[in-house]
Amino acid sequence: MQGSAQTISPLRIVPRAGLCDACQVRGVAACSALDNNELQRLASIVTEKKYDSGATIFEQGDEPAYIFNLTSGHVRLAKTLANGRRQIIGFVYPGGMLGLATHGAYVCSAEAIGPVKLCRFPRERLLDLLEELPPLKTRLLDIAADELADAQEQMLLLGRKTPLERVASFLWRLYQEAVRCGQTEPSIDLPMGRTDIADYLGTTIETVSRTFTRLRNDGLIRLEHANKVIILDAQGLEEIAEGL
Amino acid sequence: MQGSAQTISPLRIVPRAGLCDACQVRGVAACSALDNNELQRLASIVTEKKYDSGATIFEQGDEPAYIFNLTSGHVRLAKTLANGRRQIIGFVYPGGMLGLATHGAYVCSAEAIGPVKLCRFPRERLLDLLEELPPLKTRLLDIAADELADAQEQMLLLGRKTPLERVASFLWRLYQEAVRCGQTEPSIDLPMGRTDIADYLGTTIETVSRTFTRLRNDGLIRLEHANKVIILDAQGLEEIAEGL
DNA sequence: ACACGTGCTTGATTTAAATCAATGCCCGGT
DNA sequence: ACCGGGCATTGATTTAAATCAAGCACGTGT
Repeated sequence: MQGSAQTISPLRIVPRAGLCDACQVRGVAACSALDNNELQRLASIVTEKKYDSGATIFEQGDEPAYIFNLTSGHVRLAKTLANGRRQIIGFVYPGGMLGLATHGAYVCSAEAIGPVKLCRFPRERLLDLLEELPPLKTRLLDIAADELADAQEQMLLLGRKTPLERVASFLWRLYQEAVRCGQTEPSIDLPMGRTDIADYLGTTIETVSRTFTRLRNDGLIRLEHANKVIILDAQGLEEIAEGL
Repeated sequence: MQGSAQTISPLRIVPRAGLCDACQVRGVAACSALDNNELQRLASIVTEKKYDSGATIFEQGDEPAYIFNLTSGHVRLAKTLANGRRQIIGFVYPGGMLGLATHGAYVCSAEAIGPVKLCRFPRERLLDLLEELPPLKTRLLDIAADELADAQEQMLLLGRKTPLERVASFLWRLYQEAVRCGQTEPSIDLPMGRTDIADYLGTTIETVSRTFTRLRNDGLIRLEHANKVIILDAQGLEEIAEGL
């Protein structure tokens, strides 16, 4: 709906704002709430950072010194139990925020799935700036409310859905999101591996794999390869996802 | 830490503000961010509502016309799947907010556990008022970030903890919260039934019951009766909860 | 082109928790 | 004081998914 490029003036007066003019995710990110003038203030505290595939952006328990906005690549958010069991809390796509949910410390770790670029904001300075940029605060509140609703949906998935329903829900959600972002082909790219999917869905890699196979055998999906799913029966997938 | 009563002037100039002066949860609720003058503005759009035990305050899917602040009693938030499977998203204690997380509609239902009193704010008017009361918007953002962190902790519980760890985590959390609110006895009151606990922990009533029995037999807790737990070994309980 | 390694799939077995089925206990009503 | 109903506990059985254990396929580097 808002995936198309912004009109960008070729001549830029303020150097730092240039950073944002070229931004691929400006239309979807938190920044979308701001006009050019406000964006310039935000840009004054930002640092662009890059991470290699697999790199840790921040660690569960670290002092939450920064808030991030993902501009390119994918990130997984994970919590780990003493004995090594891991739960993936969410996958972040370009335009998404990292480090919003804290309790005095980051409550989960953030790791790059493939190479990643992000905008890094010193937390305190961003929070201060919020007082001067009410639209940004409103936008962050909206984002937090949305993420909360997503988290609650995931609780339903983890607490009450079967592995089949979990995988179908996962694919259905990614598909819906892709459609919302203007995609027309009925396919889903999976930037993460099977282990990440299993740790996100509260199951095992074997069960995820078997479930993909089952969905394929039942004619609901086709696996172009392990990381590219073609949806053959969207309605069927949705019905499984909703437990019908 | 802030459970003690406010100093209340016996003579009140503004009638509606009186509503808040007597409020039991004023110190912990969202309102705690406001001075008397601001509180008065908030009070101008509030309605006090009471619900009987078991009553539905709002339903999953309803137009989210109101935001609530619980002043007395307990509420459960639940999502239900087509076939009747239910997941409890959270329990709300006095001072907590209802209806913050939405996606165009309430994403879960809210039901009274026992008789309940709450402050009801028309959503749109509250959101408008937020623009004039920046401290309240900041407070709501904080609350949303906290709830998000809690939701992520619950995902870890649902996705990766054993039933024993889930029950221990549940008790441990309630106990920690009670301590934070100034309680000194090592006991927990459970306003909800076993079915609610099971639906919150993603397990069954039988498993919850067996787990309580096991914790009792292992000397970690004592059951004064089904709804009152005495903690005998707080450290042991925490270790189980954390999966150590 | 080949060998290696990583990540995915498939198969066999085990196990923990769900389900099915009584039984027990407490509280409220008569 | 007794009876009835709802909720909690306990026990027996089933079942789905985890675990254990090979294979397979693709991509990388030599």
